[in-house]
Amino acid sequence: MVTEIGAGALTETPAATAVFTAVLTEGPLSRVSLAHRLGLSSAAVTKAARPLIEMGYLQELAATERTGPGAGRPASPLAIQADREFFVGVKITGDELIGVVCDLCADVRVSAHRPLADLGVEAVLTELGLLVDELLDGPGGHRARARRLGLAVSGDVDRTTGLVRYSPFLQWHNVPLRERAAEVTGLTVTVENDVKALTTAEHWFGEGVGAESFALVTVGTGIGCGLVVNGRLVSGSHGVAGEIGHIGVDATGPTCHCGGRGCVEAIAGTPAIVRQARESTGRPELTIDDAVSLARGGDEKIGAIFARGGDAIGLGIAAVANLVGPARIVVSGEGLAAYDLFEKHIRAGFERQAFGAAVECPLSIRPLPFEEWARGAAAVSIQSLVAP
Amino acid sequence: MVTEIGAGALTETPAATAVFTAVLTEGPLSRVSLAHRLGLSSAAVTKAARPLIEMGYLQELAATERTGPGAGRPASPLAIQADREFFVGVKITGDELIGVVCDLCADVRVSAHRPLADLGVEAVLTELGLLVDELLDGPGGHRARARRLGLAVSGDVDRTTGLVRYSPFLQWHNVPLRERAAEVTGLTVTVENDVKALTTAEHWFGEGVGAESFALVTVGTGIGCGLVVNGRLVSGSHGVAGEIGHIGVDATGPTCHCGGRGCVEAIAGTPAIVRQARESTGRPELTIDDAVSLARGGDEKIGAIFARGGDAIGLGIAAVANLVGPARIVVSGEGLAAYDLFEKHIRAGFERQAFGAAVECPLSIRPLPFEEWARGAAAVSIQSLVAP
DNA sequence: AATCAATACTTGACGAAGGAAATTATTACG
DNA sequence: CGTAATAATTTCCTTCGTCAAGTATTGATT
Repeated sequence: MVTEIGAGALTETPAATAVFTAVLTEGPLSRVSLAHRLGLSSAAVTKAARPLIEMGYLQELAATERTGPGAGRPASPLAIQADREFFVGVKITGDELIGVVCDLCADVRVSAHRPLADLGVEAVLTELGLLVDELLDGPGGHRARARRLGLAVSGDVDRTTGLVRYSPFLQWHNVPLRERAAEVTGLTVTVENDVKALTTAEHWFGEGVGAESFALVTVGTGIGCGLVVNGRLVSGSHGVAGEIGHIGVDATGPTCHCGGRGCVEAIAGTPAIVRQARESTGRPELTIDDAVSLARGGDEKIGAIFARGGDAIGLGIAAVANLVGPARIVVSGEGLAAYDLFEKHIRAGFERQAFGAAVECPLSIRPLPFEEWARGAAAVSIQSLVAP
Repeated sequence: MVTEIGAGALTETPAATAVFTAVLTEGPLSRVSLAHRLGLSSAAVTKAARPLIEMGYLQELAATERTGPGAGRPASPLAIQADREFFVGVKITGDELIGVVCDLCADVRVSAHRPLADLGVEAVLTELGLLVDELLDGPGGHRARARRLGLAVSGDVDRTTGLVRYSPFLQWHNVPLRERAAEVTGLTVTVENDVKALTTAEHWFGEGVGAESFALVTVGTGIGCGLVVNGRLVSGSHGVAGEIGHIGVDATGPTCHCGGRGCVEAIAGTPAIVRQARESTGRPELTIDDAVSLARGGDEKIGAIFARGGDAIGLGIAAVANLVGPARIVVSGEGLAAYDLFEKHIRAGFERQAFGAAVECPLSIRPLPFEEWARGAAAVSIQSLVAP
């Protein structure tokens, strides 16, 4: 029997939460291996899993391959029923809304976006409502099994209250976004900072799975960093955390809008790259795309600007590795950013400055599909299902 | 009735552990306030506290002052019985052993030290045995109620196994120090990295009390940092963490023995200060004490060296604040180091580079009594009583 | 084929931790 | 001196998870 969606909390006991989370993040697992992993008895796992299976969130897989040496009853691993429930994720940028519908495994089913002409709260909420309708009523018919929406916003966001304290791109101050978005969409809303949302997605559904500590670095206009330490996202006592972009790596470098000097962002952020490229070429109208083209075309001066930027990013990443020693670090470029121009130099800077065994920290450098931000928001929404 | 020392684990249930830890770190607390703080019912606190009182670890204080508006039964707060058990802490340096006996509140009762002529494992263990005997059989007669010993060693230490993987000053490789020290002393031994031990002491018994995140920076020959994030000490997945000394803060700065450039330690570590002072004065025999004297006497060139060093430290601390956002940061100088020459510049560098609200992170800059390292070791030993 | 060994899972009794509510203790205040 | 207010304790009870026994399903052995 499949319970109706929206019937209260998903898990009742700590054991059930642990079981569901483990299956969600670590893929199909037999009950015994879950018991081992979670420090429970297998009886407890059986009991915790039953209601989740009855509710349709977990399914028993047929035994596919032998696990042990030979004999024994084959395991019937527990897996997530991905299409049991769908989650909407929307990233709010200064230009547009990017939205996706994800299943329980955080796989994207549908995506859409809408330009934002007016950045006022009301206008954005209206567009948000239209986008959510478009997503849920579109192909796939996800509306019936969707009840949660995750929103990702850059800036100072309080996830527990759903309040956007300050968002620089949107020029929002103290917007109770959770309540407002819930009114407009009728869904249960979670609001999170965009970089933290992306980090959560990577921690639960990406390369950070199973890691006690983990870092994600985003390169673009700003240079940000999400940190997971001791198994939990780092928030910062004064609302500041992961500001890798404002680590000072060059005492003789350019001054930054933040008041510091030689900040990574003031060297390697998109505006800084553009500024340097304009100075170098003498063309005041030059764009970041022009700079990328020139560098890819072999322009040495522009190439050097990207090289210096990549090196600065590498130094910032080394600072992260030296300080918190994450199990791995993922570096992602925003949208179509020129990560290929950065990669080599990021690695060089990192390897030069990483201390001792910190160089062993694996670095994944890869482009970031633009809808990945929205997927991050959906991932936070999925997380809110088990950890409200 | 007071149970004999050594009668197994101190706390049986999670609630008892929580209660004891809270009283230990947050001072005397009534049962109701403990219940509130720990999310327990007051009945649970009563039950958890009883065996601890019977064993003599907790005591009930007489009601001293009214808590509420007026009426009501006065609270009888629970407090630690400081002299219920004593803990030996020893810091092993390249020159000497520094030892203390602390009570349950981590207050130092006795201290002593022994020079180390031979840094071989056997020689050090022999001296350790003599030092522990001296400490426990000296004034106070602590032997009868001491059963635990904490050891602090610089370098790569595995606390869970008590193995010293590598210690540069001692030139030790893979020494099973916990077993060996237990044989020699007959005590239950805990081994921890020195900076982590100091951080633990500050987190449980000093300025870090109650903080979910907290950082301690030590300035001396090396520049180290202990981090507490999400309530737990940061260890680093690859064995590296808190290496604030090897954050690169000056791309044009001196190269460091680690291979990096412009490392904080290569600018502000004691050897770096001495090197620069010798170059500046042309006196190759100049010591750190000479440099401090000159700077205090108004030598502008030497003063500038300390200023630059302090500034570099401040930049490193700003990196910590920007990345993990600790609730507060304590900066301590080793031994008699010239923290007064650094302080102003540390603050200046920090305030310049700290991003946004990170400047609000309180910075305590203060000298570090040399026996504080040994107290850190004792604090880890106390911690092992409740979290084995 | 029949049996045994090995492994996965389920079931039901049980224990213990913590909660709810009533009770006792101790104060201030009228 | 009674009443309100707060603290602590006691008693009873719920419930989560374990234990130990039992069932299910396979491969290996005779």
